[in-house]
Amino acid sequence: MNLEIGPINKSSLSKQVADQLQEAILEGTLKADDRLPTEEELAQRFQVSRPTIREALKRLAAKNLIRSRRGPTGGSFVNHLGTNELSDHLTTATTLFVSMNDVSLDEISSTRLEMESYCFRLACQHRTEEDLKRLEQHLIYQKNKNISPEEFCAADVRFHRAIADSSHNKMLSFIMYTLIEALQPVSNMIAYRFREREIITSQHERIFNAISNQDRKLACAILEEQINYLQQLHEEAQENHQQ
Amino acid sequence: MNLEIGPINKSSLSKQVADQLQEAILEGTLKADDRLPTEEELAQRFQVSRPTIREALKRLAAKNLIRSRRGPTGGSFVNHLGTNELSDHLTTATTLFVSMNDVSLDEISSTRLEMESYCFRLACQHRTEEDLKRLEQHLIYQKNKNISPEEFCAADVRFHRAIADSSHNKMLSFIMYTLIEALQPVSNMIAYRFREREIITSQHERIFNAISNQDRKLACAILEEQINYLQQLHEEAQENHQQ
DNA sequence: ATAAGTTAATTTGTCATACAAATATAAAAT
DNA sequence: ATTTTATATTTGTATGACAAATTAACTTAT
Repeated sequence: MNLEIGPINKSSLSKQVADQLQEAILEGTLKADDRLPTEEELAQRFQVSRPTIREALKRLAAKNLIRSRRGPTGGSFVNHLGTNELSDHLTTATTLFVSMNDVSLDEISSTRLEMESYCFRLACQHRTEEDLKRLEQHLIYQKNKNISPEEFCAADVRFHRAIADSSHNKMLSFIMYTLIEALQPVSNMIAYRFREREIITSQHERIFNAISNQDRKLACAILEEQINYLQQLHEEAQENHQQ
Repeated sequence: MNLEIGPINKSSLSKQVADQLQEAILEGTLKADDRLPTEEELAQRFQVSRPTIREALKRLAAKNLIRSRRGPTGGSFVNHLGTNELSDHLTTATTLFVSMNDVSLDEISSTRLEMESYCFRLACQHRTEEDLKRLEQHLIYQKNKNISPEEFCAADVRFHRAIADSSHNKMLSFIMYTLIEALQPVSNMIAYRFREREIITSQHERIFNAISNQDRKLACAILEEQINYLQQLHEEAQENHQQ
């Protein structure tokens, strides 16, 4: 005689608490840098034990929604989520999605080409002097031949991110950050050889000049060249690997 | 005399454990549907207490990386992360990003227009008979005038998602899922009036026909019409609100 | 009086233990 | 043979205690 009425709370208490707190953050009841009640207070309010509250808080911490500090002025605080704070979070999600769903390199690079072209067009229109200055600094750093492969990759990411930011469209920047990351595993393979480094860097230099001169067509053409180049290198690497 | 050598473990134990497990999942050591050791076993292996292990597991659960079940055959299992599983996760991140960084509706809708146009072009090229059948089913459901506003919104999301999937580019689908969600708060305002519902539905019908006939230009034109229409409604609503 | 050091208070982090709830398996009763 | 019952396993929750970090107030020495 299973006559349960109403939607029974099937999920665990820690999840329910986490969801309620998240809702408060999303609604704006809890704003950025606000301090949450102490764990003990939360436990009393929600009528659950402290470990349960802690599990809930860790759920939020995993999503980067809150941070915690010890001590008298410590506690849990609502995070301000900018592009940078969310990027590492999105990176793991994207990486997992790509690996678990057998997303092909072609799918990634064609999507990225389409979107980054849009970025380039906007950047050519709206780039400020500060944008150009930032891009140039990244470029100079990249030319340094003493940096490690890892540093070169990171610099590559930063350069493309800077262009995305130069579009002055925050939504677009946000999306591009994930797409740039998605293609990184491929770029990583390349950064070890110096000759390829030089090619990439020179392409970046030409892109910089094109954006500086607000030449949309040229900028997009070089981008396409670079993405095709990466794809080609990847195919060669795979063939070598199969032998 | 602060001579600590080496990178001290600054983060909490539960975070360290969570990171290690996540790394194992990302690397492929733990594959989808694999079962993790029991909490007690994990506690022994990592030499920490069970509550600490639990906090770590809840961190992973918050990211949708694992699921848990009770009982003899229960435990924690690695999730298979498809587009759907990740989308709700990304949705909260996107929603927060939009609200916390004052992303304008214009930034969102222009980005979405650009990306969804690309979707439409690909969908016109690659749509299969199954794709069309799915789209038609969503359309039929949407025409039903008895569904609640919430259901109408959800149906709207599903329709646009189905088009994204019809592009047969998984990376693009993944990105589009977040973008569609980001514009939902605006659409939600609209679904309450029946006249607007009819306009939206008729636009969807025309989009369906265009994709069915592989008419790229027409499909994209109607999309632009719809997004502009939403933006216009939003502006009107804001003006009314200010009065 | 000022500066340094010390103590106390607050809050998160961790641990140990116990029990409740769910669930599958095997045994027992109908 | 089918249903019921018992039982073992595993996550979920509660309680209590202590450790570690950090700030504020206080004390002491110069």
